[in-house]
Amino acid sequence: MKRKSKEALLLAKQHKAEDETHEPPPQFLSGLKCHVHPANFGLMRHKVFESHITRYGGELVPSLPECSEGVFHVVFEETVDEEKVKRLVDTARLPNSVFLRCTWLIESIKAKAKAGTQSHLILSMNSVEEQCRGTGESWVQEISWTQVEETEKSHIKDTDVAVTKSESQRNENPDMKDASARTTACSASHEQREDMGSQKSTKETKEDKIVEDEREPEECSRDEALGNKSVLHKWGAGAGEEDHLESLIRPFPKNLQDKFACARPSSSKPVDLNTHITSELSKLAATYKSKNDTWRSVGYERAIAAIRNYSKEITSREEALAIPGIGGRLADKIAEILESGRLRKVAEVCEGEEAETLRLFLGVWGAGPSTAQAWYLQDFRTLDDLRTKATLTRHQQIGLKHYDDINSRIPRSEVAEIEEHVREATLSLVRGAEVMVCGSYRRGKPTCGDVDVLITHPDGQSHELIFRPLLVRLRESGFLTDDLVTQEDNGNQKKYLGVCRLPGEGRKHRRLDVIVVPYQERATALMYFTGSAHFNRSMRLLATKKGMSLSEHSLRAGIVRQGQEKLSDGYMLDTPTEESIFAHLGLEYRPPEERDH
DNA sequence: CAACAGCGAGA
DNA sequence: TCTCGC
DNA sequence: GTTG
Ligand SMILES: O=c1ccn([C@H]2C[C@H](O)[C@@H](COP(=O)(O)OP(=O)(O)OP(=O)(O)O)O2)c(=O)[nH]1
Ligand SMILES: [Mg+2]
Repeated sequence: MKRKSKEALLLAKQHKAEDETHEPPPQFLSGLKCHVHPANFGLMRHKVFESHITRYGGELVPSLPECSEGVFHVVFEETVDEEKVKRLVDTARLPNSVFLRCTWLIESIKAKAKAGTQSHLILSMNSVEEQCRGTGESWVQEISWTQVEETEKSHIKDTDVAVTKSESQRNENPDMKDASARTTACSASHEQREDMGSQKSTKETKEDKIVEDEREPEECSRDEALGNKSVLHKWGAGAGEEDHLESLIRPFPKNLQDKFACARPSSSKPVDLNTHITSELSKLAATYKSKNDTWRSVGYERAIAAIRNYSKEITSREEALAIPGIGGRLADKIAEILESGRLRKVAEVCEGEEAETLRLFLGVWGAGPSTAQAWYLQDFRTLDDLRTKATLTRHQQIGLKHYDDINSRIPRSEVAEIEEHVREATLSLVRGAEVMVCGSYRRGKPTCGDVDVLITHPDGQSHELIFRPLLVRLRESGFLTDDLVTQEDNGNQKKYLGVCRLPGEGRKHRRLDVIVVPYQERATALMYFTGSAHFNRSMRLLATKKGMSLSEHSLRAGIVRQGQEKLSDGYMLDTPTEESIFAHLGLEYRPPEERDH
């Protein structure tokens, strides 16, 4: 009973807070049955609108009945047109309902009174025939007063809505107190879509400007909340010694350093001795991720990685608890697995239609947890539903088209073939280029999720000549079949994400990532592209803790941070090889196979 | 109670 | 800005 | 989820 919908809770709390400092919200929606259709709404925006329905006295209809004589106000995202509405709901079976753009709600909130529906109407079965035939039901009546506000468009900005949105967005943390959530939101600046109307509030939006009366007294004094922790001076720098690397890293306690995954080899051992545990926890991690519970999922994944690298078989709760990354709650779960062989929690949250559908939808490249949930809310259950009814981005269309291929693993041998294909094309363009496959392939995995190719050139310049011509060539030969991201510019580095297929019969489409990098950045780029993702995050975190910063471009020292933000960029360290990066960070070198965290 | 990596692109 | 991906 |  602990958690449920934290976002909803948050919204409720915010409203409650407002109500304490203001007169109760006008109940101008009372008596109205309202449904917010999830189509094209972001998850958060959808929740925000739903919360407004109840806040202003409306009866929220969480899911629309298929067939009803009832009068429902169905609110759609502003870009949804009549065609789309008809595709999404069987309008003929809801003869008395009104289908409106969400601008109706926005305007109503702004006016603190029910706005006319006319100017926000997308479709109404009745109105098509004769506007005034309704049996004196609410919506029909409104139409008459519609004109009143009709002309008044929305120049409004619903900062109220906007703020709530960003607030909930940042606050994906499980049990975060709303106080801190609001504090965080204070610093958020907004420039929401024009059509997000507003009225009052403005909450935190611009504390520099209109400090709205209705702000919570305590909440937005975010000054102290955003205290300053200068991470740096804790170590070496505190002594104000030279800015040298050595002085920066040496004072770092070794026992602390051991807590970082990147400091230890990943179990290059044949198998995982605690599979029974990790497999169960993995299910939970994936499910939490699909539910947008990011940090809980991250917590699970870290623990899983820790268990994988634990050399012995875990036999007791105590033993588990001693492993860094495993706390009381996970230790309990492990204990349950140890004695019963299973976890009730898994059955509870991982099984069932919702979790399975979300997993299905997450397999669509370009669809993440938010989109998957939004689709589920729209009653989509199959890939065919997505194909025929959903609004798909270009990426998602491609992801759907190649759903099976993209979600199947690639044998090493085929990766090698693809590497050779790309190398050949590259070398035919520029002699002397270096082409290598990184990612899971370089880490020695037996199968790979995609092919990550890194290209550079020792002359330090030719890399610039490679990118476009290579893509053109591979495309002309029919090797590249779909482009996802054709050019991601990251400083001097360029990245391509797409889909390819080797010539010949019976070949699958494969995801291909190519980065072309300047020679000076080859080592950091190689580190990055070799991963694993977990390993990278661990190493980057360690770098941060040492007052440095590691990215695919460079390793920098002398970084000064205040909280998140960097006050000083520091200076770049020389990183000719991967070994040098480990050395700068005070770590023992790990070959790629040992970075598989 | 804040942090949990550090990037760029598409809509 | 939000969402997604590497 | 766990950690400092
Ligand atoms: O969030 C991420 C994802 C990836 N990477 C790096 C590490 C990773 O090894 C490399 C390639 O990414 P990919 O998604 O292909 O991971 P992989 O390690 O190659 O695994 P897979 O077999 O699924 O492709 O990019 C990151 O730094 N952060
Ligand atoms: Mg890969």
